[in-house]
Amino acid sequence: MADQQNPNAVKTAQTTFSILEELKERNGATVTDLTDAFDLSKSSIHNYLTTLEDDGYVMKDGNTYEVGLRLLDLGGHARHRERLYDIAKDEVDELAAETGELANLLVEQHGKGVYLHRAHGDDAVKTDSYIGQRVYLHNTALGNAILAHLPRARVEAIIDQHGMPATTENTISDRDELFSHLEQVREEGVAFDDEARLKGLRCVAVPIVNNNDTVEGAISVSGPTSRFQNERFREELPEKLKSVANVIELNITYT
Amino acid sequence: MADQQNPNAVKTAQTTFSILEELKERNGATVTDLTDAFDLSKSSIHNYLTTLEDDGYVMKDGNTYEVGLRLLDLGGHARHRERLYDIAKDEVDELAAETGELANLLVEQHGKGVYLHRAHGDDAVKTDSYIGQRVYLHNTALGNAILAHLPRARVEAIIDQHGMPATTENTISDRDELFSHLEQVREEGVAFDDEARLKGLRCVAVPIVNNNDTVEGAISVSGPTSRFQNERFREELPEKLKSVANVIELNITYT
DNA sequence: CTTCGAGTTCAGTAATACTGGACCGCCGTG
DNA sequence: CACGGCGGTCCAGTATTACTGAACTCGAAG
Repeated sequence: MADQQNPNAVKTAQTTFSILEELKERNGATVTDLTDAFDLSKSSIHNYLTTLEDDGYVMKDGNTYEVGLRLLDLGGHARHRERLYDIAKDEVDELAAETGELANLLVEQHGKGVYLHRAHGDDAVKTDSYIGQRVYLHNTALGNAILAHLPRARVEAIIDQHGMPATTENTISDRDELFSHLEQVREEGVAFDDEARLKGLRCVAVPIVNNNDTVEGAISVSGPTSRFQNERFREELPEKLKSVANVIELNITYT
Repeated sequence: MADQQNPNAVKTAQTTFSILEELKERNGATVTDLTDAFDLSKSSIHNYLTTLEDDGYVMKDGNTYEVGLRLLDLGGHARHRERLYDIAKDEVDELAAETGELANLLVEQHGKGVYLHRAHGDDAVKTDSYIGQRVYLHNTALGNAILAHLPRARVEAIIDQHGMPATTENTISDRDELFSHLEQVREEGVAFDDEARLKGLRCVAVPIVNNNDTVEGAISVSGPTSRFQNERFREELPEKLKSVANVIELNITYT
């Protein structure tokens, strides 16, 4: 996926976070667990862990290390700027639980989408994307739901800035085609994504619009094409999403 | 404060987090802001920031960098293990707002205290402690409130493991003295801290006890000795804390 | 058009992160 | 009770890489 490595990247910082992410994924791990996962010596992993532990970024429990509470503070700070998170989090969680799929909350920043929250239902697909990840807006249902409710000039500016690279053969990569698609999304109030970003993955998204008629973000449900078919894909899930969005929109207004 | 540096510490990991903490503190900063704050060259800071930005751990907004949303995910994970956080957070925030002081939430882990949450009121003192920080239990009101409600054998074990080093001349450093002090705390239901950990800082704490009579943590209010005097110190704040603790305890039981 | 300030890029050098081996403590087994 | 194995921790040398400083770019202001 064209992951050009910045030659000046501080690799130690990257591995530091790789370790933390791995700890998160495994829900805690021992030194040797991590030596297997990373191509590093036992002692090196150990140095990382003790360093992080001394500063509270990881917690040691017997021989297993876990993500530390100090990250709560940094994360909470980032979150503090995003009021929508507080309002929509529980609803997105519930959406994931009820559908069993992967539910997402995306906001727009500087012309790109940022995942604010993500909840895994029982059958949810695993993806390699992460909270805080920035994605293009033109090639996802979430992004389209947002773009459809931005002024045309703004959308033009975003495309000028970021372009519209194709990631699969279903990606819309023509500007006019995108605009007519967005019009359709605006009319229907729902955006569909048929493997436009990822092969085998379909997605349904609806915008979150406040009472000033400006879009605050979008929520979606995504899952394997096999389970996203016919009425479920075209009617059931869109209806569900619209009702959840409605609840969130009410909470935005009255809090 | 006896900050022995581990000679094998991964310094790059430490500076990485120093930068993030600084970004948090300043609520965003530019490259040059940070060059002044740290003894590093502009290019080096820049390398850190771009590396972190590429991975979503910081966000760039024009020329200022901010703590990124990806940390939300890691922090949220750490928090997930601590149910008390969700339950008590809002109450502690309110406590800080109402008193204007610094309000804290501490839990016990492996014989040490860990700050789960901290809220600054308008007049709150600045301290150098952080969320996730581990502290001794014997020399703070918060710690004493917890210890007072643990079985004596457990307290003995904790002291055996961690000792009871003195940090100011008011620290209790005798075992018998501690136990008689804890008895008093248990009877009164409140722990006071008169500059036992930090010069000039007084603190009032009460335990959070669930319906199994086991202690889940403690909350406190702390501030300068000048403002913590007489009735306010001895009656007003203790009463306030007890009522807040009561609310939290009810929420623990009925959620 | 010029100047200034700030961010970014790059190649060389100094610092430091990684390795492998030794040590230690623990648990289960002979 | 001794032994063996496993995992975590410590340490010194080496190779990687993070840091520097100068040059470049860009935008805003004069």
